[in-house]
Formats: sequence, C-alpha cells, structure tokens
Amino acid sequence: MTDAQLFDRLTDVFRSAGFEGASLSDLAIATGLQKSSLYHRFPGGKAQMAAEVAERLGKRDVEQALAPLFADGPIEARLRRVGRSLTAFYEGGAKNCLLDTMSIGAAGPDARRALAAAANRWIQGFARVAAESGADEAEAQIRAQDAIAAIEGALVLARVTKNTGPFARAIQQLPAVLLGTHITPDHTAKER
Amino acid sequence: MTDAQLFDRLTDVFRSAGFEGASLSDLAIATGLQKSSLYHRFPGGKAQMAAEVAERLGKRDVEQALAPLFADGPIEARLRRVGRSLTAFYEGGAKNCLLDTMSIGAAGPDARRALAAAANRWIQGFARVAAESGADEAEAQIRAQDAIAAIEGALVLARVTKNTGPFARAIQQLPAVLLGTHITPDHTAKER
DNA sequence: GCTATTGTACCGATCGTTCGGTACAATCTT
DNA sequence: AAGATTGTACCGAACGATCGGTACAATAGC
Repeated sequence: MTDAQLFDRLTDVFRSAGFEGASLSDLAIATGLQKSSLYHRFPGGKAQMAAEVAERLGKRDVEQALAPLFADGPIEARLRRVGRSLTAFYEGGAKNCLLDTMSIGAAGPDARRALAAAANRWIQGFARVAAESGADEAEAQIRAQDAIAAIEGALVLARVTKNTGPFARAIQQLPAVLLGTHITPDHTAKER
Repeated sequence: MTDAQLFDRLTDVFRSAGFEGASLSDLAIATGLQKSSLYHRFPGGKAQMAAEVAERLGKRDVEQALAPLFADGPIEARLRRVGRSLTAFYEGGAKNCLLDTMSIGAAGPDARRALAAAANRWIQGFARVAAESGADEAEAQIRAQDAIAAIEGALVLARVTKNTGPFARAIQQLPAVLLGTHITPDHTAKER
C-alpha cells in the first residue's frame, strides 16, 4: 500500500462521511489496514489522519486542480480547463467537498487549520487570475470567494436534492464570474 | 418545555454538529430532558428526531423565512426583507444550515427525504418570485437554485474560513440573481 | 386512583485507542 | 561473510468510554 493510495482511501471516507461519520473501522476497511496499523502511520490517531488528509487537499489537490490556471493560453481557455478538472475532482457534483464535510462537528484544531489553509489557497489561486484580468485586489478576492461559494453551495444542493444541475452551471459560469463578465446568462438556451 | 423550545434546542445541536456528531447525550443536555423523556416523545429515537427537525425546517422555517415574498409591495423590497430574515436565521453567516450538516453521513432515509423536501420548498418559493418577475419556468428554477447555492456555499466558506463576507454578498445579491438583473456588481463600491 | 411523564439503572455494540508481538529487510559488529 | 541488532510495517486482541436504546420503578398532575 503506497502512501498515495492510503491517502486516497482515507480521503474518500472522510469526504463522504465527514469527520465524525468516519469511524476507524470504516477507515481500516477502506484502506485494507488494521486499526493498529493505521496508528502506526498516524500516532496522533484519527485527528492526525484528518489533519494530514486536509493538508494534502491544500498542498496537492488544490495545486493540481488549479494547475491549468498558470499555464499558457487565453484566460478563458485556462478557466475552462480548470472547470473540467474540478468537474473530474467532484465527479460532476456527485462527490462532496472535504472543506464542507470535514469542517462540521468535532474535527480537531489541526484539521480545521489545514482546511482553512486549503480554502485560502484556492481563493488566492482564483483571485490571482481575476486580478490578472484587470480586477483590483479587493475585487479579485471577492470574485474568487463568490466563485468558490457557488461551487460549494452547488455541491450541497446536489447532495440534498440529487440534482447536479447547479454544479454544472457553477462550473460553466466560472470564467465569467472570475473575469467579471457575468451578465445574466441565458441558462435555458445553453441547456438545449 | 414547550414543543417549540424542544425543537429549537434539537435543531441547534443538529445544525452545529450534524447528525452523527449529535449524540443523545448532547441532545439530552441541550433540551434538559433525560434520554427516556426524549424516547417518550420520539419513539423512533435519534433518526426520528432528525426527521422531525428536518420536517419542521421545511414546513415552518422555510415558510417563515420566505413569508415576505408573498406580501405586498415591490418585488425588490420583498426580496430585501427575505434577505434580512435569512440573515437573522443564519446569524449573519455564523450558523450552519441544516440542509448542509444533516445531509452528511448516516442520517436516516426519513430525514433525507425531509431535507430534500425542505430544499425543494425553498427552491419553489424563490422560483415563484423569479417567475413573477418575468422569467419562464425553467429559468426561474435555475435562478432559484443558483441563489440558494450561493447562500449555502457562502455558509460553508464562512464555517471554514471564519469570513462571513461571502454570505453578506450572497444576501445582498439575492434580488438581482432572482430577478435576472445580475450584472457584474461593483462589490468594492458597495463595501465602502 | 389512574395516566402521563420522568429518573435510574442497565443493555449490547461500537467508539477511538493501546499493547504485545510477528515478519522481514536494513544496518551494524566482528 | 556471518551473526547480532535495529527499524519498519503490520496484525490480533484487548482496553475503557461512550454510543443508541430499553426496562421499570418513582413521581407527577388530574
């Protein structure tokens, strides 16, 4: 069991069940390791697992998802590529976001810090491209936050109502929101 | 202990801890009742408590929050009033949404159904006013979903980053989103 | 006195955690 | 090179605590 696989499995459990919903038995089954083996790799127990999973979210997953932002090409094309990588990451809106599920309840302070750091990294990545497109710093922050809120909220709605439409639209509107060209979109036309 | 108070306390625990994070001890302490008393009122146990709390969310809280929608006056004024009632309900973005926290993990099927029903009621309320303003039915549904997603996502962001700014903006932009007059808003100007 | 409600004591199951121990490859000693 | 030692990864079995839930006697209000 490589580290990458191990973290992938742990992440899956945490993101679908939340911190309190993810029992050590669940985590053990998902990873194929015994509980005691998990304690060998994470002496700090479940809290450390959650914290390290959240850290990886901020340091690896966010970076990977936002990678297209800092490549070459026109801004719109880069943002559309980010939209595709986010769609893959969330499986079209069917999967939860760790920022959401792991921030509820009794997650430890380390995990909370790591989650906040991950969110801020995401915000800063989006803000950078918004600023690149001409927005001043404050406006760039706002556009970035609102774009992420639209995605997170769409994921909540998808989980509750089993409708991934809002998520698809949030991704589709991502370039417009960040670039500030967000006029009322004619959704109906786009969907047919 | 009146029924209203009882439900208020239960709701508080569920919405801040989620379904799995809310233990019977927590619920007993929050309500001031013993477990046996809780089981007297909810023979179905925790699952029934969650289901009835979610039901009340859909049948009472949503109705109450959206009440200004169907009063007299210009649409914009009514939507601003809804914004104020939502701000009160979420305490400016500092409190979680039951739709979010209770839909994670092992909440029972009754609770899930009730949550979905509550979300749909909220959507239909918003869609009705969007349709009233001239949008066709499909467009009204979309605007309603996106407006709610913006709010839910802002609540997630607030919980993770301790920044309620996105929530305030989601409420402020609510009329424009529903009425379809959502041109790129100059946030910075509004904030100063 | 009768019924509705509460308090006390408990249940089995599972929670997160710890411990003793095994397998085995890497490192050191001579 | 051979044997002893260390380090790493993992496992099975248990720990005390708490989980959600139940049985029943005490109490309350009518």
